[in-house]
Amino acid sequence: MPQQSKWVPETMNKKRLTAEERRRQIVKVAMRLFSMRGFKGTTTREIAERAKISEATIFKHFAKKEHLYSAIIDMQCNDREGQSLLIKRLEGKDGREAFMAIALFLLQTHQKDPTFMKLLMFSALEGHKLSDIFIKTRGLETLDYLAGYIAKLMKDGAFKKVDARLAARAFLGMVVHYSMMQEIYGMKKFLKIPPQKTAETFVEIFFEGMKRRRV
Amino acid sequence: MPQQSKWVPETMNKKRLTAEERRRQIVKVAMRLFSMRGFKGTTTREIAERAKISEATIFKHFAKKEHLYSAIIDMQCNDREGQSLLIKRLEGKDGREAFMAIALFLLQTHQKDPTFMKLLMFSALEGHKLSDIFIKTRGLETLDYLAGYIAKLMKDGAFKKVDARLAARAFLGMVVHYSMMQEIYGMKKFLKIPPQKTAETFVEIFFEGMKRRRV
DNA sequence: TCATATAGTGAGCGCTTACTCACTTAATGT
DNA sequence: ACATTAAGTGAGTAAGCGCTCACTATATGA
Repeated sequence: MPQQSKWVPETMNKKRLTAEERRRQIVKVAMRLFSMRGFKGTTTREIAERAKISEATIFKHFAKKEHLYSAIIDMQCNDREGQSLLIKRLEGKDGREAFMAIALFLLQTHQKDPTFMKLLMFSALEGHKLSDIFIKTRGLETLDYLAGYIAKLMKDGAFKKVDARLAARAFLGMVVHYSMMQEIYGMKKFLKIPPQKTAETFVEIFFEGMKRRRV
Repeated sequence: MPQQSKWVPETMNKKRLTAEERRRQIVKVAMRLFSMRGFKGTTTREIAERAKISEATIFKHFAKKEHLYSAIIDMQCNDREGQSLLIKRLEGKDGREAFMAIALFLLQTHQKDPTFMKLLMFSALEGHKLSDIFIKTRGLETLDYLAGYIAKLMKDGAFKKVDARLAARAFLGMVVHYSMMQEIYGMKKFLKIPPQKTAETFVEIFFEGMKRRRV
């Protein structure tokens, strides 16, 4: 019998994590639970249980339960991963293809893991800063990016002239509200359609609806 | 000095309400609070305070806090007002006008009082029956109505052929997600557009996007 | 007028919550 | 090998929670 544990990286057999590692682990667990039950609905006991540590340890790393929220904000707003993933998908694409890429990315991301979407909703409803900060940074950023792209298509004469930000919200609204209904309101029990087809339909409606036509 | 109180209807000077009246009042107060802080975030003490009664009175009328939720479901699902209001608005309208009426109705309702929208969101996130029941009854009902209307326009050759339910969700998604962003995520601080213009833009995009065109 | 029925309450109970603290235990540099 | 540092904990505490109960106050009909 080979001594497998010898080959596992040293950080893995340690019985204690560094403060940094533990903080990350706790935040990850808290995020899942907050997204399932909300801030008020989640107890520090439960976080401790799921993280397999004592409650006291949580308070060693985060003086107040509230601070877990701030930590989540930092993690999500400073982590450029999600944003760059979307932008990478858009490279070399334009027109219909670009909108398809956005729709598919959002639909697939939400379907694969609705954690953050739920967390954002809870946070907005509970009046926490997370949603506020996230919306003000990443939300408006994405919206402006899309609105800018739409404005460009208007200038080129491909799109008719309407409020570009409103158009951007129309498109995102179709996609995001669809995800919400499926994943949070339990609509997927009544209507299951592959993301590809959903995206195609939404893009068809939006793109054709925005197209400029000679009079 | 005229004795005003003499002229007020008898039910108004009573120091005690009938069980029925009190129940309705408590449910109304609970609804507001649940929509502000969620079920877990609302205490029976606070409900009592706002209703200006003792906590014990609440439990006289509703044996468990949970039962307040059921009472809200009954009130909202059996009250045919909201639905008929929308349908009344649709009478005698067709095509673009019908979609305008729907969009305007939703936008204005949500703006005037987002209580129920918030309540539904909390309920869905907290896994309560309210959203489930409401979605299964009124939600699917409205969706089917709209999908049916869209299907008719397809048959007439006015609309191109796509999944009618998906198209219905695209339209509702634009409108409802816009309301959510404005009223719950605090977007109205950044983008204020009169409901009329918003509705016009959304209907323009959707209607033109769905229009069948000769090849 | 007054018995009866019903609306409403003050005090408090058992339990759970966020949070504390004196303490133990594992990792680390010399 | 061992002193030092930093990670982790058991056993609490005060405050707040949903909920109960013995009780009072008011409306109503004969």
